[in-house]
Amino acid sequence: MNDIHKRPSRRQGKVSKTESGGGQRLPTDVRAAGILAAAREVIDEKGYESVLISDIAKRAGVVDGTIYRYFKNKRDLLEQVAQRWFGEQLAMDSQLNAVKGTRNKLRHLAWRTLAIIRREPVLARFMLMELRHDPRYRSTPFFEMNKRFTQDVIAVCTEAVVSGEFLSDVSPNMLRDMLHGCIEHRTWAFLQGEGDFDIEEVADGIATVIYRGMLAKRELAQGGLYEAVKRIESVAGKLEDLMVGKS
Amino acid sequence: MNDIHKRPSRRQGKVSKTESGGGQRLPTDVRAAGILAAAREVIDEKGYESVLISDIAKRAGVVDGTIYRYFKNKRDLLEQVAQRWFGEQLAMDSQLNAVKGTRNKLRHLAWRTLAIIRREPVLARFMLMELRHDPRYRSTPFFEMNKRFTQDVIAVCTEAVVSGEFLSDVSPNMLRDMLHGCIEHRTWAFLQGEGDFDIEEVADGIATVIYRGMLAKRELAQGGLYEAVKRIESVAGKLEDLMVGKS
DNA sequence: ATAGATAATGAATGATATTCATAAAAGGCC
DNA sequence: GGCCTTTTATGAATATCATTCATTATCTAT
Repeated sequence: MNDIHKRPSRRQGKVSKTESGGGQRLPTDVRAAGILAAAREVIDEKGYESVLISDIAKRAGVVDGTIYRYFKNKRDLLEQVAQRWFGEQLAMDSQLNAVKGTRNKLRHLAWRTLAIIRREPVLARFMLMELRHDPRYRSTPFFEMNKRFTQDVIAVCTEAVVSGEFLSDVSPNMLRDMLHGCIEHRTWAFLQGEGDFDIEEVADGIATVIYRGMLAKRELAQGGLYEAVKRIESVAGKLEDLMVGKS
Repeated sequence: MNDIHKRPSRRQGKVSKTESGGGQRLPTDVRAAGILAAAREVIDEKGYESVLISDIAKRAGVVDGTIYRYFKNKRDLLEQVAQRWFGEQLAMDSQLNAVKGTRNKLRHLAWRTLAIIRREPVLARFMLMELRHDPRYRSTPFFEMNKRFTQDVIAVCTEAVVSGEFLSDVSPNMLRDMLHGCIEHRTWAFLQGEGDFDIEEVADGIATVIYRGMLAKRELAQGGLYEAVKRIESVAGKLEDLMVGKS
């Protein structure tokens, strides 16, 4: 048991009892899946920030180096974990089509995002606080996934603009950002592990402001409708008085 | 030149030419300021993500270890840099009092945040993407600073609610989150170094939606005013017909 | 000037991610 | 079933940083 099987080195490390290459061999996809599952478990238990490759390797029953045979690097692995995890959440999403009315749709879109955050806070923290910061974020498949998810807001708003229900002076993109930006801001404290939030209240609040803020009808009130009605009501009152007096 | 001045060790490292303790001694506050300035320069040049303690030390003309005499750790140093930097930005802020009208105030509040982001993108990136992620973020002086900054939105909205201009069914806190959340969402791509954004357009869009969405007058339109007017108009038409027929 | 206090030094240490030469297992061929 | 090729797993070695601390140089008060 000398060190001929070790790569050349200047330091003299001690030779381990275990030989190289002696691990159990599994089909590639099974091993990869095992590592992904192990990673997810560890993340879920310890939070993404303190996950070590060695933790994941231990949990998966392999050695650190093996992980690099299946994943480019740590980030790549974590990204794939998040992607699958998020995918599952999207899959269990209720159908937007079933919801009727622009305001209800907006509320639903806010609600479903909040529900995911509440259901999987660790995943949400991971996505919001870590994955996004990758300089390459916008070219990851993960970005596309998320984009498709948030696009629904744009679709609903665009439809409302086309039908004339919404004014067209604020872009649907902006409304999407208001909705999702507000949610993120609002849930930040929760994701840091401090205090809870009320899903219904937040969803309703966001939907309410955006809906009312974009409603075309409302233009009439601003254009003098309010004053007009007051005048008409007063005239009507007098008219009624006249009629009462007549009878 | 033997190694008696080194701490006990098992490895035999080579002894350097420079002796320990031979650096220039400066007043404590001057040195601290120098390190802060150096750190800020390096951050501004390379972005916060790739800043090394050794970079900062080199720039400040000290050795790595010296930094730990003035700052608890790397994060502490970077936090102090951001705090001063952000403080400067707040100081050059225009006065909110000078702006009249709820909607204009909201627009101004959005505008000033966007202006800081545009002016100091590296600082903004640093604040949004890094400092916030500290598990202790909410107990840092930095958090307080930011809170006071965003509080203005709450003040403006609360005032509008009290005066009866705004409805009271959505909390001012939520409106603050919509405003700042939207800004962050909107500027994310910009902060990643991709594409620009139009300050005026974004500020105006946010202010418009929130303002119109909260306007008390508009409630009447939703509460049937619109339909009421339609009815009155139709009645008025018939009345007119009657009168025409009579004459 | 001298002693004591304090600042600055930089090698050592520690924590992790990542690489890679080598051993073991699997698969194909006769 | 033995032999050769290909693939997988290993884990020590390495690289990269942040952080510590024993030691030394400088400063300050007396």
